[in-house]
Amino acid sequence: MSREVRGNGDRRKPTVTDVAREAGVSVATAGRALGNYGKVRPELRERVLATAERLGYSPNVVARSMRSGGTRSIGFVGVDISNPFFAIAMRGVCDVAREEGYEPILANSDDRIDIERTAVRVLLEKQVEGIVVSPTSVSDVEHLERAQSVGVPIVLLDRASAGLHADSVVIDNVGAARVAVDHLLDLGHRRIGLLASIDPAERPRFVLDGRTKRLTVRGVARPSIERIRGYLAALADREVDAAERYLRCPPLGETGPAEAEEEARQLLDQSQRPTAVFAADNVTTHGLFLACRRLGLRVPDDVSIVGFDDLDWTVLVDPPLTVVAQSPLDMGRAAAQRLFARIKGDESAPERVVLPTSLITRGSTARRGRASRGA
Amino acid sequence: MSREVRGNGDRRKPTVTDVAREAGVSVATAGRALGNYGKVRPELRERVLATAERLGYSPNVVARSMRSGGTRSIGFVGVDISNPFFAIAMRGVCDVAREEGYEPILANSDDRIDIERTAVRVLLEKQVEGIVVSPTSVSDVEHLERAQSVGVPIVLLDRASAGLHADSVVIDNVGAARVAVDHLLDLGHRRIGLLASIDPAERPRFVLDGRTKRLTVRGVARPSIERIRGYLAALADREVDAAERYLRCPPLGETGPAEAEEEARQLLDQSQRPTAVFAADNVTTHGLFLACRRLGLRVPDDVSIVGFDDLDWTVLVDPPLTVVAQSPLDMGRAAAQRLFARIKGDESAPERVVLPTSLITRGSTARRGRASRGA
DNA sequence: TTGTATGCGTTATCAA
DNA sequence: TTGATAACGCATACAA
Repeated sequence: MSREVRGNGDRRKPTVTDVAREAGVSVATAGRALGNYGKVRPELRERVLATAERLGYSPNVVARSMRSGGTRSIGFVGVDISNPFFAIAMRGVCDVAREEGYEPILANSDDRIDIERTAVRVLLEKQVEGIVVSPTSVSDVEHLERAQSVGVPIVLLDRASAGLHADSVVIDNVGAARVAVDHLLDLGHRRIGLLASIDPAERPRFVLDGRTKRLTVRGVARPSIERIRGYLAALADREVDAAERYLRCPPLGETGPAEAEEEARQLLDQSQRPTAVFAADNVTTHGLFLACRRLGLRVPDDVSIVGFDDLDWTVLVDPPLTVVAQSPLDMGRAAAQRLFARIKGDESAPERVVLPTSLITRGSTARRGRASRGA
Repeated sequence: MSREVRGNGDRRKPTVTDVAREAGVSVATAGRALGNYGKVRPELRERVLATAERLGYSPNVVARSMRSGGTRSIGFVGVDISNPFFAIAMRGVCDVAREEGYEPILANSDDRIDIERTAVRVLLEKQVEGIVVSPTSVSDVEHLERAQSVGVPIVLLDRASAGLHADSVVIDNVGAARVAVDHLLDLGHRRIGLLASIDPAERPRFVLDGRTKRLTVRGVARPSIERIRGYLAALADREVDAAERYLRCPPLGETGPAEAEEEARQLLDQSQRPTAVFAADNVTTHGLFLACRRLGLRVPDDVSIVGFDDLDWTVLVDPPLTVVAQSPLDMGRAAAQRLFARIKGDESAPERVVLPTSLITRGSTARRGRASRGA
């Protein structure tokens, strides 16, 4: 079949071949002029560029990447882009990617390992050059290893994994929780409640240490569990006994503000009510605040509260919230930076980037008012 | 150079050819077994699949899409993914895309036309099959037309454009603002302020209509301008004169909560203070709330306020905010649905999908207390 | 049912 | 400097 001249009304995108034919040069020359590589006589380049412009030529980077490997795409697998933490982290990833001339492909895992696996598979099939992922599981990481084994670097965001030999960008969750609880202890509080959303699949077990007679937490190194660990450690350091009835861990995933509020209500609605509560993530912080209001508890007079994540609204409420702040933007940026270092060939040992957190003291915490039971 | 057998330690991804050689069949057969097309003897298919599994084969959809057209990628160009509106809309787009077996590539425009143009160009080069975009400009749409002309459908989100022959998913901005202002008028307010972030490039001009002696607004159909129009229309309908000193339009882009707060302060800090204010977007809502507190104004006793967008925090503050609510999730979903209809070949006339908004009445609006000047 | 050969749009290699 | 041609990985037309 003879090659027809492509009509103008054609929806097909013009290719280098089209431009070459139209400009009266070879595909090679057209390619060189358009791709800006090799040598080409200025006047020819002009002619080629002009015809390209006229035809509305736009390079097909899919074809290009087939030849030369790189797709200049990376993957981002977050739990839920509508959650401010991930939205802001994604922004950080986007910014760095753009500086590097890359674009991110987005996938939400909803914290489900099966969805995450599929997402990673699809991203690999799409030939992304690297993936930033907030892994659903810190133990089930085969799919991530598979990516690495085909040369696609992985950077973990927010959640590290001991099992995976990969870079990670995290905060010091134990330390952050410690600082929050220390703050409450410094203010004289002894009955300190804790709220933390926990993945049911990795629900921690609280065990009484035989030797020290102190409550400890068993479980993998998920942020929320680390924060519980920090909470317990802070109490232990001051020889304050932790009580299981002051710990409430609603299941992550099914926990929205409403569920968190109910958990907070149960925590606050007991005889020896805690005089202070630490909410270890932004969903429980939201729920805790609602519960206090619903129960008619005055903050900080009746109960002091420390939240997690310095979202917009923490300064809008009354009183403004004392919170542990992290920077999702910096975390996203750092993760992307590690990723591009790997993409560029960095073969050094996996790095664990620990970003700082800060306790922002505002009106929701105060010295314990009346002297009640010390522990 | 002779073709070496690919070692196991090799980082290169195995291809159909590798699997075929290893399984002792032709590439065509391997391809058929792996791609699940054509006819292939069951036992052979088994063998191929097993070898593929062993080698860790994963199809290269880039190569596949080169042959057979579709990349199964779409583009999403939002203003800023860290803004809750776009984050949630993106979530909607993602969900629909996933149902269709597509993944979205994300780009932020920061409301800058040059960045948007570049983003669209890159997306086209990456051969996306369609683009959802919140256009920075409703007039400068050449780059979007170019996409359409090469067969890549465009769906506009949040902002429609009269100039572009494309589907759009919007809300009735005029109507939404009208309802908000009517609510305030119903409560007896007559001096009603307005706050709206406006793109400086498309700054509206307020003109006194010669015939009706009423203030009107000239400018393109951007959401914020439409909302101003709705505000003015509501006042006009009740024969309440609008005054320019009650309208404040901080420049979008440079306007964070801090700048919005300053604008709100200026609005509220004048002799004949408005007894109510309508903030036409979530940034000015935030700033307005801060300003009231900073000025020591009691809401709703001293000033009633209506915000825009029902973000989480609107029920956490005291008093909870009366707001105009839209659903970014539904808007994202609807936009993606239109896009996939087009991708599947729908050639009907461009559709303008108008999603409902609702006025959620809460504690921040109340009947005007003292009788003061009526207009 | 299986295999061979070719094309998708680029880029790279080599010879002219 | 330019041009003909091969190759990237996959899917298909056609031959066996």
